[in-house]
Amino acid sequence: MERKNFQRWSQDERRQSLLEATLACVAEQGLEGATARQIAQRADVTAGLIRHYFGSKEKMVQAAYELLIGELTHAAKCAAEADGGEPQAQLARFVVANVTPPNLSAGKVSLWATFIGRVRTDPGYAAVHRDSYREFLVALEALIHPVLVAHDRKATPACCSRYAIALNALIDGLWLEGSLDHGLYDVGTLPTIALAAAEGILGLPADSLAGAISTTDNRS
Amino acid sequence: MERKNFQRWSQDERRQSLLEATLACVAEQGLEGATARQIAQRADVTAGLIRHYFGSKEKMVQAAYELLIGELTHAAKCAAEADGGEPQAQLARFVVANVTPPNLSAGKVSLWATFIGRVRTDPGYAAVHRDSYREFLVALEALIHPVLVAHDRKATPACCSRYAIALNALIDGLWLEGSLDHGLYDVGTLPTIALAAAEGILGLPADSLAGAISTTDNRS
DNA sequence: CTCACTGTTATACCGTCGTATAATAAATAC
DNA sequence: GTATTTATTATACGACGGTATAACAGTGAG
Repeated sequence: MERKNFQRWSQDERRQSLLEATLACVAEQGLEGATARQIAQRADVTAGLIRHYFGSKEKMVQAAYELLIGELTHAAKCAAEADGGEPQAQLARFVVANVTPPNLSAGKVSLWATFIGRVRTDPGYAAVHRDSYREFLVALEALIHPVLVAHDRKATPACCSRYAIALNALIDGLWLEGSLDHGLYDVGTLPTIALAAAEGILGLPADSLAGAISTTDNRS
Repeated sequence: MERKNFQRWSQDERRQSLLEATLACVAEQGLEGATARQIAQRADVTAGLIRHYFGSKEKMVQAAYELLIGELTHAAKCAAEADGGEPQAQLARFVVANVTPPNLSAGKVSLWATFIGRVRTDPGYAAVHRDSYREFLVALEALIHPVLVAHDRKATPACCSRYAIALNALIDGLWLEGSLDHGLYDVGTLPTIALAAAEGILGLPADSLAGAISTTDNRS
């Protein structure tokens, strides 16, 4: 029998490749269908490498979850800080980034949901979720505060915290249903809906967020 | 060997019992950990009954998903229609019902997320999700419309639809993070946050929703 | 009380799971 | 070139998955 020809990759490349294959398999077939053999096949290696690089399949899956969450929050934060601009524009870009591709993605929401299902009973997943959620809230509060002061609005920490919780929920919900793309409405309208709702939640005048980034996306 | 003593139940009771056992197992261990043998043990029967009543394990799991979704939407709708009252009170009760027990539940959100993870690639789950989401949106629109007219606000169908999408996202997000109960804030404040945000999204005066149901929950 | 019906149990089967182990070959050092 | 290292493959093993089948027992009809 012919033994397969192979190439030695760097440890980082191999780990990354395996993690991406893991996410791809979990997204398509859930945690139950993502078997060690399938993941290995997708990464074009044999299943033994999983043990070699991660010790066990379970550890690899958890590492893949951390990778996914990191990518999601990183993309949103980058969009906000992209090019400074006024506070309203930064917050608006942050919101919009979460309801447009690449964050708006059926594959990513499938992954996210699958992992969320394990948060309740698996401490490892719970820790990753809590940390990422906190990071998201903190980022939102930091974006909200300057917007409030720019509008001469009360901006106590408690106040910003409540706004961040509500805004995060709005973003999560729109991202979720939009990504699933059930065809009940046009996902292209999500940025408009999201910004209008965000203005309402924060008690800002109409278009104070949408107007701050309308240069690129003029659609009135 | 002693054969187990058993009792013949009605078909409905047996099916219901198996479906509840399925949900319990999936909530605790995910789809991968919820094996036919474990589910059967939890329902205090042997695994063969799954085939007898549902044909296969997969069909039973899907039926359990439908049961869960039905319970969730039914509970929220009942809370709204509980005792008529003015439109603001009905909408407020609907919102609050989704961010308080029994809908606010770590087990239910775990289940919901686990199943959502399969919506993308499994047509059966996708259909159940789309139908339930549409039902939720329609219910919200029906609750929103009379509130808008009561406040002499524009209430076109398109307008109500956008409001419903945003409000649904807010509710989903708060329900989700609140149920996971990561300890980052007190879930007891969720109704207040939810109602204030809902007022903002709909452009209603402050306390127009919260005030409508403050008789039982006076906390100002 | 007896019998037939069928809900339910017990068991066996085959496939696949995760992973441990040994053989192999690609890369590196000299 | 040769030796050495170790990343990678190939294979085997025990456990467990879903489910098909046959035996059993609770239930109601006569």
